[in-house]
Amino acid sequence: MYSEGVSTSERLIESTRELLWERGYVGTSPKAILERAEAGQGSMYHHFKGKPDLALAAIRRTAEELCATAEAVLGGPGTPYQRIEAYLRRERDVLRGCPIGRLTMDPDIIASDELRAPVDETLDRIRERIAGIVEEGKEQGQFAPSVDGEAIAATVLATVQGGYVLARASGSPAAFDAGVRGLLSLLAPDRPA
Amino acid sequence: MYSEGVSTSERLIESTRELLWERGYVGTSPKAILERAEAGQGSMYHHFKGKPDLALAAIRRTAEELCATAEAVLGGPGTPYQRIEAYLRRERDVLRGCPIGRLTMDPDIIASDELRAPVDETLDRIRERIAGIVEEGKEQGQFAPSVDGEAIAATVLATVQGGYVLARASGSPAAFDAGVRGLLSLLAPDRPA
DNA sequence: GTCTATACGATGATAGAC
DNA sequence: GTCTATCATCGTATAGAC
Repeated sequence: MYSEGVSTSERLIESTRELLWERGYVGTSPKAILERAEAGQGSMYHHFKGKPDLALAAIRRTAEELCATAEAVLGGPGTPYQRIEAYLRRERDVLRGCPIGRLTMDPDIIASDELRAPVDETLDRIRERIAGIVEEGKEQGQFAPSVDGEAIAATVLATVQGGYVLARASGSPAAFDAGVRGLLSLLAPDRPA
Repeated sequence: MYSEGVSTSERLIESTRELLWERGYVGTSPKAILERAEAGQGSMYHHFKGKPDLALAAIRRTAEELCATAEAVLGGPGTPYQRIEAYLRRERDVLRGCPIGRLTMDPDIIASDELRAPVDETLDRIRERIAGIVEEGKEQGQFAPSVDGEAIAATVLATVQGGYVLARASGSPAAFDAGVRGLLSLLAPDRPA
């Protein structure tokens, strides 16, 4: 499964990232992690203090990756509307859900300030980034002066996170796409009032 | 904890409903259910075939309750916009999340067509209800003829479901409220283009 | 209908050999 | 660094007494 040269702690983190995405924190056991990482128990407790410590390392990496993915489209070319559209329409594995957002439904994550922190920071940073872009669009006259960047940013992020919920409920990405389409139609600068 | 006169199977279903909301399916054990219901193991396996069977009964009841709560505001008085606003602004225990929507992040729920079905049906029914209201608003000239009722309905539902995610991540209902505010500002019939 | 006893694998972690 | 015991507890279910 794993090629040579990848360190054991690296394999442990990657396996944990996958399992947290698939099954969440409560649904992921050290045993499952070890099997996927092809490692023994000793390795895990040598490199990490336990399940929460390993999960924290995994979540932090996933959080950074998600921020980078978001920045790639939000910091890309185009008008403010186009950059937000690019964020909403970017390729996603919709039925897998958001690897960060899904953790908010995990009771043990929410109960731990340390585990919740990277989740909160990630969503907050993307929200602030979008809010700034909306404000930019207002200055350029693309959005009405009355719109509230912070509020619109929350709506954009919520539509994505909620889109995952609808898609997973129905077993099809269609509902995610519909939600995005609806939001874009409301945001469109040129739409008939 | 429980007053006299409430049947054991009733207590089992109610306890399961609470725990599914708090901890999800994977995070809820029969033992925890029994303790909360003040019942022994025998009772549970007498009334239900096992954990999935009891969970199904609990989910079905929660699904019905949620549909009724939604219908109470969506079928209420007012213009289409006002009814959608009432749905978005209705009182919610935001930090607890949606008792139905949260189940979509549970791997064992998604893996079982039987357990997923009531979740899917609930969200789909509410979505269709909102879509019809949007179409109604178009006929009355409150919404532009170009808007797509199905898409807007998905956006409305996604904003709510995603709002729970943002709120739980930050530990505050503020982000939920911001998302709702942003969406309503985009939907407002009289807003400046 | 409800209880207790029993079962067996899974969970999360420690100890100590190599 | 990694491995294999070993451990106490939990998770899910069955059996049978009352």
